[in-house]
This record gives sequence, structure tokens and C-alpha cells, in this order.
Amino acid sequence: MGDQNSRTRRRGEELINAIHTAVLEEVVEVGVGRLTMDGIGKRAATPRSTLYRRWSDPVEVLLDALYHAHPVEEPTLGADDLRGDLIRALQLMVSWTLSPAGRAVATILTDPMGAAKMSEPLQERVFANRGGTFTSTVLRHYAERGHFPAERLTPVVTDIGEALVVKRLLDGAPPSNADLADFVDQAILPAIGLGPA
Amino acid sequence: MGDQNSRTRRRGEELINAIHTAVLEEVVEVGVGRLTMDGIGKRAATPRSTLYRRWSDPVEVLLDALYHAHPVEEPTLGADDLRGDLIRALQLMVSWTLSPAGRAVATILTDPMGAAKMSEPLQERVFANRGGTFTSTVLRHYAERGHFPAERLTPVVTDIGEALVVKRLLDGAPPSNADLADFVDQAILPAIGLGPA
DNA sequence: GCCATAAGCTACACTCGTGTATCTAATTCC
DNA sequence: GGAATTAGATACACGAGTGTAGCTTATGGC
Repeated sequence: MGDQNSRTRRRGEELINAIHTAVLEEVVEVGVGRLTMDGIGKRAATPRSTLYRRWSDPVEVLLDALYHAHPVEEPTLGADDLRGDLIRALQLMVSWTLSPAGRAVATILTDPMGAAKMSEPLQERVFANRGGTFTSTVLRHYAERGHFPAERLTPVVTDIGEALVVKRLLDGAPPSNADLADFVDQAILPAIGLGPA
Repeated sequence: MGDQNSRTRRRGEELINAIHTAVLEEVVEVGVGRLTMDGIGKRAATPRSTLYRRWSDPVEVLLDALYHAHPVEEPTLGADDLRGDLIRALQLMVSWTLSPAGRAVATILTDPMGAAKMSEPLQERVFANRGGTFTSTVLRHYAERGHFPAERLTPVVTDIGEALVVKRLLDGAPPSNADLADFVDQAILPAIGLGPA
């Protein structure tokens, strides 16, 4: 007995993954401003000295974790199903936002100091992959195929879906699939002239 | 010379106002998580002991400041000008959001710890005054007078304007009046069936 | 003008996070 | 199985923020 604590000493990838997981959890809980090597170390059950061997400060650890997180998926396009594709694009956005990396990014972007310190590296890594907003990919596709007048595709219109999702998330209640369908039916589709009226 | 530092010793209201101003500035700069008695005291040029005589911790100071801040204005209703009233309601929202108290509230709501600790007292104070969202007051008024079908007035529709404003604010670019007009013309009005199409 | 009130100032012990340094011991490569 | 590597465990001095306490001194009411 008593050999459980020493039987597994994590190394390399395994250890780093544990640390990455720990930072992402930690930042969501305390915010970027209160991110500390101590907190990360305790959560990952590793001494600070191990952290300092690789990173110089908590923000470096966080950036590294985000860099290694899974990238954002691209919305997939169905065949002639604008409404369905819009809903799926918003579902994609919601599920990413609720993932550890997504929650961490949200925490950073809304932090007074975090946004200033980290927005540049974040832009490159997290947002460069998808070329714009989630719904705009879908909307552009169907506008090009003449499903609705292309002049309706303004910056405001491509923001509507994401804006409604963000507002619900800020209110603390992640939108359900039914909510997303309402966003599409009651806000986005009317805005491109395909409303029920 | 040398009597400038002792000529004015602030007392009562004057001192408290200075402290309130200081907390609101401080919280916007560092966030709720990093709010300290020390920081507030330095910004207000008053020793910590004076703060502790009145409040027990930084969050108490902040809540007190918000409690004494000017409340949110109600949107005023013009005569038969739905579009103009909607734009004015959003202007009201933007200007409040950019005020010291508004910025402080935004910082609190998006802070991981702040939201949990303070949302209840905040709800009562800041949001109780206006019965809902900025645009919904306007929309309800015109729906009751038959300017558009009342069944279009869903929770989603009353959120559109606020959601777009919030998204722009999060992006770091407060919407101009022209932007607000676009929100109304391209998103809200179409959603209630009064679009250009 | 006197005096109670309350602000300004300073010091103290305490906690928490920081970097760094040093030592021990588990893993892995050869 | 031996050696190099690298995680784990302390320990340390340092700075920042915390509450508290005590003293000094403007200020305003009487």
C-alpha cells in the first residue's frame, strides 16, 4: 500500500494535456485577471516548478492550451435547405461556445485586461480558421444561388443569429435547438425577405 | 507654500461621491475579480482606513456606487414614429452602456466571479426600473395600436435590437447612429413584417 | 471659539502568489 | 541494467493586498 501516489508519474504529452485542461477550467472559473501559476498547478496536481520550466506566466499557459485546442468546425452545407443549414450553423456555434476552449475564449474576450492583452494572438489562432461568422457562410452560399436577393446580405443581417446567441449566453441561458429555430424563423429569414409574412 | 495638500479635506457626500466615481473607473479598468480596497483608495486619494469605516470589501463599495448611480432612462414615445422611436430607444441603450455605471455593469455581468456574486442585487437595482428591454417598450406600444400584428411580438423579436448592440459592444466598436438605423431597418422592422420587401 | 466628528496618515501581522533554486526519484532510451 | 531526462517536493525572499489599530488634524455645529 502507499505506492499509488508514485506509480504514475506523468511525462511529456500526458502531463501537458493535463495542464492544458487545467488552465481552461481555471480561466473559466476565475477569469484571466486572476489566473495564477499556483491555481493552474494545484488543479493539474503538478508543482509550479514544472510549469515554469515550460512557460513564463499564466497567460502563456493559456495561449498554449488554446493553440492546441480543437479548431472550430466549418458549417456544412446541405442540399437546398437554407433553414436547416442556418439552424445547424447556430448549433455549431453554441456547441463550440460551450466547449472548454470556447468558454475560455469567451472569458478572455469579456475580461477588461484579458481582451487587451490577448486579442491579437487570439484573432490569429481562433478566428482566422473560420472566415467570418457562422451563419454568413451559409447565407452567402444560398444568396449566390439566388434563393434570396444578394443585396439583403448586409453586415447587420449576417450578425443577427450570432448576436441573438451571444445575448442568450450572456443571460446565462444557452439557447436550445428550439430557440435556434426561432432565431432563424423570426429574425434571420424575415431579414432576407423569406419571412412568414 | 505646502498648504495645498491640507486646505481641502473632503467630508461626507463629497468624499463618498469621489469614492463612487473611483470604484466605477477602477472596475472597468481591472474587472471585478481584481477590485481591491487599495486600488479604490489610491484612485480616490483616500486611505484604506476611510473605506473600511464604511464598507467591508470592494464589492460592497461597487454595489453602493451602482445603487447611487443615475437610473436608466425610459424610452420616450413619439407620435406615430415607430422607426424613430426604435432608433431612439437603442440610442438610449448605447449611451447608458457607455456611461460609467453602464460600463461597470457590463464588466460585472461578463466576469466569471462577478456575475455569480452580484447578479441578484444588480437585477433588483439596475434592471428592475425598466420593465424589460429598451426596444420592447416601444414595440409593445405600437403593436397595441395595430401598427403591426401583435403575434409578431415574440421574445426573440424584442431581443434583436439589444442583441445587435451588445454584439457590437463586445466587438469593441460601439454602434454609431447610422448603425442603429441599420439595425432597425434591416433586422427589427423586417421581423415584425414592416420590412422594405 | 470650543469640541465632537470624521478624514488623513502610518504601522503591523497576516495571507497569497511569485520566481528561483535544490534535491529526490520515477521513466525511458539505449 | 545503467544513464540521461524530467517530474515531484520542498524551501526561500520578495511584493501586494488585507484588516485592524492608533494617532494627528481639518471641519462644521453649537
